[in-house]
Amino acid sequence: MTSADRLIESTRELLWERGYVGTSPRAIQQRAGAGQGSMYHHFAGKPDLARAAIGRTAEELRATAEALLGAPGPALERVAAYLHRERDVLRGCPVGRLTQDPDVMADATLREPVRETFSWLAGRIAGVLREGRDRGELVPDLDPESTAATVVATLQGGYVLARAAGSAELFDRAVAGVLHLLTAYDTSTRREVGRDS
Amino acid sequence: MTSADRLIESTRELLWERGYVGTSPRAIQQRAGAGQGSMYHHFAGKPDLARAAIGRTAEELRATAEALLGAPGPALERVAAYLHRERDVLRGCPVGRLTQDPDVMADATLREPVRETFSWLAGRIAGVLREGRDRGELVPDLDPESTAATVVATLQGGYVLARAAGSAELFDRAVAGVLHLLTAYDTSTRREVGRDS
DNA sequence: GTCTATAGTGGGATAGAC
DNA sequence: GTCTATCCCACTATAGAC
Repeated sequence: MTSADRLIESTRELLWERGYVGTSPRAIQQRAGAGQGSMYHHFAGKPDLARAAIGRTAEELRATAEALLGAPGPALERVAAYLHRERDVLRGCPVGRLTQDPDVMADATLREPVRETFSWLAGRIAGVLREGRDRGELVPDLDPESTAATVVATLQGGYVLARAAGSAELFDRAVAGVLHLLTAYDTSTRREVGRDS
Repeated sequence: MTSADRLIESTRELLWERGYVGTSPRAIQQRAGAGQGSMYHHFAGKPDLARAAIGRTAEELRATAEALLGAPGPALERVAAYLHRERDVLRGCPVGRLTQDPDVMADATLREPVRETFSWLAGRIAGVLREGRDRGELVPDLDPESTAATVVATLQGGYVLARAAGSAELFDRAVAGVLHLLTAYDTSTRREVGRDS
């Protein structure tokens, strides 16, 4: 791995752990095993490095999501697979956490990949749900757009709850909750749901 | 308002806007119109001030939530009222944002009110849902605990999506989505839902 | 490409006068 | 209670040697 690469990787890690404001060039260099001269040779400064790091993280998230959401199979199973894939719950979402960083949000070039990631993700999940609805797997009453927003929000909010509690339990519970709610809209399982009220 | 009070209030604002790491004693003093001497007379330091500020913010959130969730009326309407109450979406949640602050999470006394707030909130909403279920407003199939976790996560995640997009639209959509999903579990509206699949 | 030296600014806090 | 002076260290970057 080249020196520039190591710098980007340590920036990604630190951005995830401590955020933009909490990450110093010094810390980045030390973790990368590179000196200041090296860093400022390859990058114009902290914002430039962050740009590279955030871009890479966003791409990665998107690729992982596409692999699961674009797989064959019933729509709800693909969404469930994406919800269950989530790992390292207590570390939170490396992209979502950036929304809490005022300096990231203030810089249009830093912010854009964050905006784009969630815009794409919500749209992609809405597409999967729409497909499921068109195939008759989901009832026509289900709204793909708002449901997709709820699914993504449940994930992002689940991270918040897990970090607050110091345990992944609430994350798992929130995910289980939204999937359970969805079963009422699944044509293959709804027969079993809430019939005895 | 006393000087100590103004210091706490400006700390609350800055913690909300910039987080713990991004907030300096200097900035707090300037916003409060107080000098360093004043600040260090009333508080032991930045963590001490943050403790006071976070405690106050947590109490406030809890009181507001209790006013809506503890009101009379159908369970789902009370939950909907709480979901719709949310304002200042783009500023995010003053408590939830603290979960992204490594220094807050590392200090047990700073972290505790954050943990406690979400623990209480999820439990309170679960209680409302359980009540609705026991009253026959909601179908027995609905699980109060996991549904409550989903509701709270939708809120917290909605903030993330809204901030990423720079617009409250996705927040509103996520909230609408979860409420729509819930209608299938409402004994007074489920008749109309998804019957024509 | 990478190193070391240097520099200005602000963070976070203490001390002691008033 | 509040003010000013002072302190040390980290942040972020530039300059120029190697």
